[in-house]
Amino acid sequence: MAIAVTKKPKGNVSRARILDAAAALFRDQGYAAVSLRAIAAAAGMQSGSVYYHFGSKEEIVTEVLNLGIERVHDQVSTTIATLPVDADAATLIKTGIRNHLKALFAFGAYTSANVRIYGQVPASARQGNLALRRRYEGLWDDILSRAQARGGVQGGINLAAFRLLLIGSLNATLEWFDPKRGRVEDLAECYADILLGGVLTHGGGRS
Amino acid sequence: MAIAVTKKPKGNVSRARILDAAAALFRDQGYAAVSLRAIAAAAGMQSGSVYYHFGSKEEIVTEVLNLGIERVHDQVSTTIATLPVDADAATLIKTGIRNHLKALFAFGAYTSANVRIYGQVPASARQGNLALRRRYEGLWDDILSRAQARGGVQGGINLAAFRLLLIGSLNATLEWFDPKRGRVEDLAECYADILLGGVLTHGGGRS
DNA sequence: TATTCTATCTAACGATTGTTAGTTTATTTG
DNA sequence: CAAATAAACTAACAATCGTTAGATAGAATA
Repeated sequence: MAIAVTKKPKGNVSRARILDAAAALFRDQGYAAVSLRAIAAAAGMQSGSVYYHFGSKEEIVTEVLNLGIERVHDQVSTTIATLPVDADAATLIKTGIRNHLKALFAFGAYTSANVRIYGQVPASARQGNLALRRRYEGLWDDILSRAQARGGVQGGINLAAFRLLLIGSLNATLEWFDPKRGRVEDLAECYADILLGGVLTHGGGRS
Repeated sequence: MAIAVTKKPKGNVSRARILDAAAALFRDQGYAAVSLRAIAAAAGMQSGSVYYHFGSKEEIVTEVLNLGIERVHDQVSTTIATLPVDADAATLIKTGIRNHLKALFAFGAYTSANVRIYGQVPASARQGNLALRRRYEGLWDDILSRAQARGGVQGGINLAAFRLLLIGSLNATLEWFDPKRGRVEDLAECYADILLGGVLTHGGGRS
């Protein structure tokens, strides 16, 4: 008997080309505006051939959505894991911010597609992506409560709201930041400064 | 001669119904996924009748996009104008945040549609919306530089980046906040606290 | 009352949609 | 070399798309 299945030796290159093409098109035009003929053409084949690799258009978009989240999750989760156990609150949150942004722009087509079309996709595709979304939210909740346990977080802060504010503002950078015109690390530094320290001068603010 | 044109006495009620229906459908399904027949049905008429009020689907979406921004602009601009000339930085920014959020959820269909489908609409519709977008960004730049002039803003803050972070995080609330399950004012208060004061305890943070 | 205008309807157009079936070519396996 | 499998092709389907033209009904105007 064969020891292992060798993991589908080849042919997955076409499958990957289809996903890459679909992600970029979905990001630019939305889900419904992109035809299977357009995806096939961008992947260098005819529309019928796509159905050898995927059962339906919905199956393609589900895979694109999942890859978009998985890659961000892996990047953040991996880099957080390398921090010393006694890392302080600022280091924890800053590392999360930096690596979320890095993943966002490194896998731009998938992550942008996810952020942009999630609300417009057939309900079953949304359903198929939900577990991964919740898992990523859970990762951030862990990071934030660990930061709080280290004692560096203000008392009155609503951690759930902060997580939503944080991820919302980071994902919104996809709409304007161009990684060819500026370093993602600088963007991360700038965003972390604002989110961690606020914009007002301390000890004065309130009227 | 007639003194004034009396501004189209009636019939605009159907036009408004079409826009309301289109805004809600665009928000839920995206631009391309919504057919003119669906818009017409939701407005209580046949698809051909829509063309009495609008020249094309693109003309409808342009109007929806513009209304979405105009209403937020008016709400923020009006309320900022009522503040005393010597209002401090915190009051200025907090008022902007509260009224941006209020408008976002008061005109939910138009504003959500704007945020969600802007990137997927025909280029000419995007073009038709661009001037209003720039105008709203300019309004916020005025608010922020006025706050800075009042002396309440930290030295190292990049105001352009803060404006993008701020509006990005506020618009992202459309994806999760339900105004039936919580007060928009409370959301505004919570977001303003985080954005103005940050999350870390002051005088300690950095390792 | 006769005429014009407003707002709608019906019916159809060519184009495009997601998908399927059957065929062909290239590669791997026996 | 023969058989089997993988990966593509071509061609067509019913449905739906945005849009148009022409007919129709009611209201306003003369």
